Amino acid sequence: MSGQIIDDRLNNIADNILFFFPFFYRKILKVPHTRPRVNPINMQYHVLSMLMIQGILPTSAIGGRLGISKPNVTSLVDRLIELGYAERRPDASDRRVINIAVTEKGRRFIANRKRQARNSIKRYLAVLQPAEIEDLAVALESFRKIISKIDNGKSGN
Amino acid sequence: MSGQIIDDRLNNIADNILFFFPFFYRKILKVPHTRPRVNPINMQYHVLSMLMIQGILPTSAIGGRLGISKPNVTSLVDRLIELGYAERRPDASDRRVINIAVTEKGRRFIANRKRQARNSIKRYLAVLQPAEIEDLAVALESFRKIISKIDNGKSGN
DNA sequence: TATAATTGTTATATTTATATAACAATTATT
DNA sequence: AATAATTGTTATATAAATATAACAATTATA
Repeated sequence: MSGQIIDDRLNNIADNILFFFPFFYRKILKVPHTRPRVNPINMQYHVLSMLMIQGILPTSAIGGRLGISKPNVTSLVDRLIELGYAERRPDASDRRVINIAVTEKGRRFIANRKRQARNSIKRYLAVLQPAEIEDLAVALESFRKIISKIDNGKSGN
Repeated sequence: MSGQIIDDRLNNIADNILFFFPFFYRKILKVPHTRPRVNPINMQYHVLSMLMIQGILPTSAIGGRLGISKPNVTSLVDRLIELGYAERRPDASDRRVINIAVTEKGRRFIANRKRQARNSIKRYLAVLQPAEIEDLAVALESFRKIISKIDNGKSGN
């Protein structure tokens, strides 16, 4: 493949990602916004799910990956701790560092939320034919494989 | 395909969507949060990009699709209008209804933001081999086709 | 060892996102 | 025509997201 063709393909991929991104943003992960709050919202949720994927992480690494300031991380983590979903664990080798870990309660919460989101997605897919479901499954599988590779290659930013 | 197999596939699809969703959340669409802010942030941006896709929409339809309250829509739209990206147009046939439309300036803004996001995506994909790029392009194309079908089938919620 | 850099928190401030309640204007229903 | 429902805004309040500045504790470097 020539460089030009590759670039066309990259543009095509980028456009497709951008196309379906808004589609999923709220439709699937939306959670009722009640008062008083009983669920972590948006950024709090992202911090939590990142911790689920990456395991325990120092405060600064969380900020680095999400591209937010340190005080912002502190406050997000504070709220997760209030909810009982995360905890601080001072690092043994570097005493400046505080690691953040998901608690068992946090794990249960995420598992539960995932179940809900899964059902929400399934409801949306209800209109599809079996052949389309098969195509979609294959497409997403290869998408995931490739994205995983990128994510392993260069995790921080 | 039996019902059980289809259900397995649906679960598989849902898991894959959930897997890569957080990956893109901030990495790609992130925009620096400056003060004073000159860009619409998050929800404001979602309202704007929804208007770009759907065209002109009544206030209540925006709230319905995003699942947010009417006063919330009013305030989001207010800010988009302040930025010059949207405008209110009273409906001719029903005088209770106010339609919201993207302005030319808003269209330019979205186009520009899209260009940036596209470049950001391309940077992330830089580690891929040509064959992987091809696979990804194909996968996303079929993904998009199927998702479009769903979105046409039942748009509101 | 003295100085510099890193890590995370506090204090403070601002904007964004969000809801409920109350309301006016308009349209639909009985 | 009277009543009910719909649409959108105002008023009000609160939580969430975010940053900068200042700081203390610790580790790295010169």
